[in-house]
Amino acid sequence: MGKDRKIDMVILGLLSHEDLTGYDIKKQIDEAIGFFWKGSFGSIYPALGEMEKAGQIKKLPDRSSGSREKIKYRITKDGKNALKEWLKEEQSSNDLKYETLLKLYFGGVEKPEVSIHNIELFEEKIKADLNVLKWYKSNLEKVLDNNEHLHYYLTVTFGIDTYEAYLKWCARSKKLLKERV
Amino acid sequence: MGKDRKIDMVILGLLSHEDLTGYDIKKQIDEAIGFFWKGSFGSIYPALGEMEKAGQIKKLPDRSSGSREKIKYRITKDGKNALKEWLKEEQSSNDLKYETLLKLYFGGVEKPEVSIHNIELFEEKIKADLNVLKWYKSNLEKVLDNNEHLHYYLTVTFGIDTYEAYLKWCARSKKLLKERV
DNA sequence: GTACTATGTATCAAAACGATATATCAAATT
DNA sequence: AATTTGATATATCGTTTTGATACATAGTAC
Repeated sequence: MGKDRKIDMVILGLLSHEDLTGYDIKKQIDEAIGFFWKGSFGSIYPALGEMEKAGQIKKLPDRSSGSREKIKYRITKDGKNALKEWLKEEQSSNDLKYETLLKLYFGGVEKPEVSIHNIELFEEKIKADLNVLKWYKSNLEKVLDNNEHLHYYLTVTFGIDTYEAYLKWCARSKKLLKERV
Repeated sequence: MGKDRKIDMVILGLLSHEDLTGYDIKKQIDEAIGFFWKGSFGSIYPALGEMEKAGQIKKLPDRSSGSREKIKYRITKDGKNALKEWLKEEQSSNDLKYETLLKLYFGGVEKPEVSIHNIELFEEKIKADLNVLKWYKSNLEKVLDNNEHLHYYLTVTFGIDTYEAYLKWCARSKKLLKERV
């Protein structure tokens, strides 16, 4: 039991809220948790098949007969238990890969302008994403009395706090690099 | 040429500073850039073999005859060009996977104590790593007049800034969760 | 002397990515 | 009315990466 596949936990977690298709799952990963997690169809669909075989999720009958195929999944008792087990595991790996920082670290082989430009590209992306997160936050604050939304709210504030730290760092770093031009 | 393999750029970047063995490369990834990038032997050794065939790096003669085998690599002109090309690419993907946030997001299916504990585990890890980064920073500040070290310094300050943002978020989040206990 | 840790190269199964194929449906364009 | 575009939906495939393991030598500690 209990392989070490992270995508399984993402799927179980999302299904613990509501029944979803593979496509729905991909959408939720991109839209709701995209700023701290990624996932692709290439891992979602195979996982759905294997998890169904393992009895952690089950297919729901497609009642919209005649139309396009659409497979909704529902979490089972076994699935819920696996999710709760994972939540209580002591170990959590936070895998961060900043290509921006990689380029900055090796930027010494090029002119400072190249590094400055790379920071600016990062900065623009972060500014745009930060606005989205702030909009999420203001919406969530209206319904914060609900216990369920608190968990989402906390991840959103995590995003906002780190993004704001990024932006301060960008400003200071550009300044230091420009002194060397 | 120029496949889209990130490990190639890590290897070229590290070799642009000095000649290294595969083992050295792994060590540098873990120790110097480990807080913003990861890499394993399983990707390093195959990449070294293919990059040598492609002419981006070359083996150096092992002069310590008789002793244990030890293969040092040196970057070639082709390799340096590939590195510079990559530095000038507009696109940079920053892939972040925070299992801690994933558990927090789905934490609603368990008692708040579970989420609080997970945040505390994250907090402890970050505090320890932050101390290391601060020690790096104070050492780097002594040699900051050197252009080469500025790039490393900037990545270290990135780590410090984001880790400090993490810690503030941890404190506020624990407080909000404890109110619900 | 022998156990333990660090150095060093290498491979393999499993996991994840990213691109692509295929097809339906709704909405906007021509 | 016909056509094109974009969103919805499932699925696979080659490539990359991870994480574990295997194997062997060198240096250090007890």
